[in-house]
Amino acid sequence: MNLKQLSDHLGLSQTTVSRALNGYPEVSESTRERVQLEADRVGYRPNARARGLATGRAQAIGHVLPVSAQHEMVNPVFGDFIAGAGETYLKSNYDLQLSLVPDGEEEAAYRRLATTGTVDGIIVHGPRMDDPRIGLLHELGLPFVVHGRASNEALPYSWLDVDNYRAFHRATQFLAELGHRKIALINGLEFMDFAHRRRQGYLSALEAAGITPRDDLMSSAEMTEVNGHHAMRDMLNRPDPPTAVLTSSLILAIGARRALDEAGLQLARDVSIITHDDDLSYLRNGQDEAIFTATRSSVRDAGRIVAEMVLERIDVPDAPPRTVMMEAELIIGRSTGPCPTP
Amino acid sequence: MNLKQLSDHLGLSQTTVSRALNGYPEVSESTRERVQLEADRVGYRPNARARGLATGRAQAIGHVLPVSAQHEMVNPVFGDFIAGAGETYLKSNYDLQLSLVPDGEEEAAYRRLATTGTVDGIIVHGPRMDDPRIGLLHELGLPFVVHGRASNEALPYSWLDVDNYRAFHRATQFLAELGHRKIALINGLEFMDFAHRRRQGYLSALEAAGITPRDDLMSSAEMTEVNGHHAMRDMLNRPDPPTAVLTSSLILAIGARRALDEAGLQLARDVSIITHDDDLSYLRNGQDEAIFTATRSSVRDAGRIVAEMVLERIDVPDAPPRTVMMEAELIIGRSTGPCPTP
DNA sequence: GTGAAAGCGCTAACAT
DNA sequence: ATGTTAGCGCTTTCAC
Repeated sequence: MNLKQLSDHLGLSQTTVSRALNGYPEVSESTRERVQLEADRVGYRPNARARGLATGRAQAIGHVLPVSAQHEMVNPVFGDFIAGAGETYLKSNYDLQLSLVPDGEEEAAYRRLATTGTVDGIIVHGPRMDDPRIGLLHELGLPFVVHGRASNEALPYSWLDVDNYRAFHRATQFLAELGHRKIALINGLEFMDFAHRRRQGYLSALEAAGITPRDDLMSSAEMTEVNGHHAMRDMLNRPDPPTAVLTSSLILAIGARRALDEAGLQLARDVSIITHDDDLSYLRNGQDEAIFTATRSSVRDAGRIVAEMVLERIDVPDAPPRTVMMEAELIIGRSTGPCPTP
Repeated sequence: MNLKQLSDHLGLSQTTVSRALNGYPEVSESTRERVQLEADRVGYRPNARARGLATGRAQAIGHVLPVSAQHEMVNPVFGDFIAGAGETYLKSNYDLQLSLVPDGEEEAAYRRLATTGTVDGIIVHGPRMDDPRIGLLHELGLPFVVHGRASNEALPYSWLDVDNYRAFHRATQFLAELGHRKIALINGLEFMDFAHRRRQGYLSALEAAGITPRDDLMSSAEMTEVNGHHAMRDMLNRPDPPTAVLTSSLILAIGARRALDEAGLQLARDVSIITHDDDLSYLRNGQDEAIFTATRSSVRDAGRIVAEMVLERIDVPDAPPRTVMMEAELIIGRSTGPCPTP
């Protein structure tokens, strides 16, 4: 059933029906009601492409993920984030288009998005420290918001980020205050902006605590279970192993834990690891020196906010960029077991 | 730059340019070349909405995820799956639309997808045992493929699934053969089809081994870290704790491990847990009784295949349904440590 | 081999 | 308050 059929059926013009359905004021209440009722009855839905062609809007937002290095997608965080964004889109009647862009084809992909007009705005995921995408998007004139930041980008742009620097600074500081001097960092790829910032936070806290950073206690690799395992195992096998560890993701932590298991070490008393869940009660039993970053619901909030931000930018294309910094939660359960002699 | 401008520029009609660009045979080689070259030079891209309106095709596939119970999205597996699907779409020039559908609004959402015409086909995620969506999609006449199955659905339909029954049967059997009699199952929500099948596999293996299933060794809940922790902790606190455990996802396993850590138990010698990674070398060191289900690359393959399946169904709408069963990998490293006396 | 013209289903400017 | 008409940018008959 299309608009023509519906309007013929009602004995009205397409225009009137369209106006009635889209809430234009010049339609009489009685006809609007009649139209709405009939539309509901027959289950009429305007064709999105036709409407888009007429209005020049796609009513869709593109989420663009770099995909060869899987650091982003695999991250459980992505699921929560996208769920939050989806909520916003649902409310605003936008569709969510997911673009998986292989490394190296980025520029082409963005240009394509801009010119084919399948989306009205874009969310940039997984920004690197040096990220050419932001300049490109500026040039293309497509409204966009970045989830994260690109440290070396001078142009102003809208972003939402977690304060990675501060989170890792505080986490490291906490471990240092517990007496640890050999604190390891198992990080993601450090050309990724978030990972870089985390490292900076870690380093600055070490420095503040008068601890000299050791290369053999820092690892940087794609965030997979295997890499977490390798990194942890290698560190434990070297002369002067760490007494505490920070990992940069749940997935790395899983691998790291396995290595600890194999070495006969127990998390509760020997290391600290970052986790990610909403209900923290199970961390508060005093057994863990657990460090916590982003709760699932906060990630979801982030998704929701970012989505709202693009929609705003679409409405007001030349509004000044907005930036949102989210604070990571840092929840700590003190160890009841003996703290390993640092 | 649109078609009209481009053709004016070339001194040709829109028709000819369109034909040249779309590979129609009646265009002379020389003009085709000239057109193509110029199109590339100015970066011409046809407007997707206009083309869609003219052809009646959206060139997009919808992936529909139920979203109130997060079992699907949060699963790291989803990332790999969607990456695989994305690969296929990229090759075939399709877009990927993600629909996050809140529980309860499913029917409306599917009807909307079918009538607004934003997608040409659909991938159904997270099927439940009784899933009304399949009947609905049949009725709507929209090509679709299910990732997973709906056990209680009588109608034929295309699906791709992992053999969950077999995987858990074999895993349980293996543990039983090691001498375990108290094998726990920490499962997802069992109205979800995959979880139900896993439980059936577990139960059948117990029966075959002459082990009476115990309710207190079976848990079923949303797949979150907290739930994994609770389930494991509760089991360990009860009179007759398990000597081996099967968990239904990485996330549950993380929580379960934490509970084990807290109880001073070590994975390597006390339990077995399902994991998920591509590089299994680190499991083969003889320390783990690890049970492994889906490698990341196999999940990616699954995504790729499912995407191909919808595209096929779009091309040949009344082809008989195709079904693909994937075998879960089962990789086991024998424990070198003492096997706990069951 | 190329072009003119109709039309995909809708919205919006312009009547009335 | 309702209708007429002209597009949106493309593909696709149909004519030449």
